[in-house]
Amino acid sequence: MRVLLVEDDADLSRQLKTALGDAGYAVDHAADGEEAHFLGDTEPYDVIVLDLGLPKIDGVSVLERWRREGKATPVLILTARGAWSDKVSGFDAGADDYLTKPFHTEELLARLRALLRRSAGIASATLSCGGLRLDPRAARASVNGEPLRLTSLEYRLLHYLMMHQGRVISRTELVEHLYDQDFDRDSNTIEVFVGRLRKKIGSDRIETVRGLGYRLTPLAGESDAA
Amino acid sequence: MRVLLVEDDADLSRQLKTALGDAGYAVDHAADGEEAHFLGDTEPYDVIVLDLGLPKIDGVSVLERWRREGKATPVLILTARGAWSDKVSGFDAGADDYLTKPFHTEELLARLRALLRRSAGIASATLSCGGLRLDPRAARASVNGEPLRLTSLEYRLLHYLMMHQGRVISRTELVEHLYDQDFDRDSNTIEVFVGRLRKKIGSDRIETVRGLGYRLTPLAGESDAA
DNA sequence: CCCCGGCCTGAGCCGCATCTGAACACGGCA
DNA sequence: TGCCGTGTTCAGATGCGGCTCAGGCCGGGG
Repeated sequence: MRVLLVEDDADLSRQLKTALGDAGYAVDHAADGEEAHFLGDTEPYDVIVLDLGLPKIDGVSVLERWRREGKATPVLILTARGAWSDKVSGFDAGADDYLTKPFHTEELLARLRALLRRSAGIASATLSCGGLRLDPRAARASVNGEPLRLTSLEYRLLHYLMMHQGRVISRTELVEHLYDQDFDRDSNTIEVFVGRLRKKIGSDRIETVRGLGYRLTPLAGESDAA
Repeated sequence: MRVLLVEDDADLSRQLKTALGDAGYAVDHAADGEEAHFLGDTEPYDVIVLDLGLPKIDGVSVLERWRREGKATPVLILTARGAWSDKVSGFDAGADDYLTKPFHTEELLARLRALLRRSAGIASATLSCGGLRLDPRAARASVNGEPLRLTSLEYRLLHYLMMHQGRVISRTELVEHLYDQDFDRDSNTIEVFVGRLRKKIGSDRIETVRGLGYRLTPLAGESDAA
C-alpha cells in the first residue's frame, strides 16, 4: 500500500514517515500544497494523509481540485484541535476521515486501515482467500491456520494481492503500489518476490497471466480443465 | 482491437504504446498531424487517441477533417492541464471523450473500454453470447460459467468476434483489427487461432462461411444436433 | 465424378516473458 | 567488527505462445 503524506511540519512529517514506513506503507512526502497536488496527480496512491495548514495552496483547495478532477483516492485530513470550521470544510471538500492533532500514531494507522478496507469494498477487518488469511492489524498472515513467516516486502505483496484478489495485477501496478517514487521501475524484484511468496504459500495460488501480470484467485479449486 | 495513437512526445508515446500493447491492443503510432491523418484514412482503427498539441497539423484540425470526411471512429483527445479552450474546441470538432494530462494509464484504458463499448452500441460492461461471457475489464472469458484459459491472441480474437456477433467477419478484417500495420497479411494464423478457440469454446459456436469469413452466432442452442 | 480451391489441423520452430538459484549490497545488532 | 536477515541484481534455464509449414479434408462447380 502506498500513501501520500502531505504535512509541512518537518518534525512531524519525519516521524510520521518512519511510522508509516514501519507499518509497511510506501510513503511519499509533500511539504506544500503545490507539490501535493502534483504528486497526487502523478502517482497512484492508495490513500492520502492531508494536513490542512499548508504553504502555497491550502489543503482544502488541493482536495477540492482533486475531487473536481474526479480523483477518488480516500483522503484523511489532519486538523488542529478545535478547528471546527476546517473540519467541516474538509468534509465538504470530499475528505473521507479526519483526525485532530495531537493524535497517537496508532490511531492514525487504525483509521488508515479502515479507509483502505472501505475503499476496497471489504467488510471484514481481515482478508481471506481460499485457505489464506491476512490480518492487517497484526500484520500477520497464515495458510490453512498455519502462520506464515513473511518478510516485510513479501507481506506487502501478499497484502496488495489479497486486497485485489480475482483481478489481474500488472508488475507495473505492483511496483507503483509497493514502492515509493524513486525506485528503479525496470528491475525484476517483483518476479523474485512472487517466486519467494509462492514458495511459502503454495505455488498454485498466484496465477501468472502471461503478458499481463499476476492474479490471486479467490476460488480454492484452480480447475483449469480447459 | 486496434488503436491509433497520435502523440508527438517521444517518451509519452513510447510508454503509452507499451501500455496499450500490454492491454491487448494492436497499436499504430503517428508523431504528427499529417501522419495521423494519413493513417486514420488508410487503416481501419477501432479507436483513436489524439493529442492536441501536434507538429504540422493541429490535432483539432485533423479531427475536424476526419469528421468532415464522414469518419465515425471514436476519438479520445489528450489535453494539457487547464487548456479549457482546447477541450471545448475538441468536443466541438467531434471528440468522444477527453483526458487531461497528466493521467494514469489505468484511467486511459478504462475510458477506451467505455468508448469501444459505446461505439459498438453495447450497454453492459461485459459481452455475452449464448453461454459465452467476456469481461473486458478483467480480461476474462467463460463458457457456461466455466472460466476459459485463453492466450492473448485467442482472447483478442474472441473479443472482436463477440463485439460483432451475428455478423460475418472476413479473415482480412480480423487481421486488420487484431494486428498492427506491419504484419504478413497472407498467413494462416487466423485460421489456426480460430481452430484453437473452437477447441476451447466448442466448435459449433464459430460458424465458418465459406469464401466470406467467420460468424459468431448469438443464439445458444442452435444446430448442435443438425 | 473429378478437380480446384478454400479451409482445417497437427507438428514443430523460435523468440521472448517469466522463473530461479545464487551472488551481492546494505543496515541493524551483538 | 563480523554475523544475520532483507532486498536487489544478474545470468542462465525454462516453457509458453505465436507463427509457419505441409498435408488432408471438404464443398462446389464443371
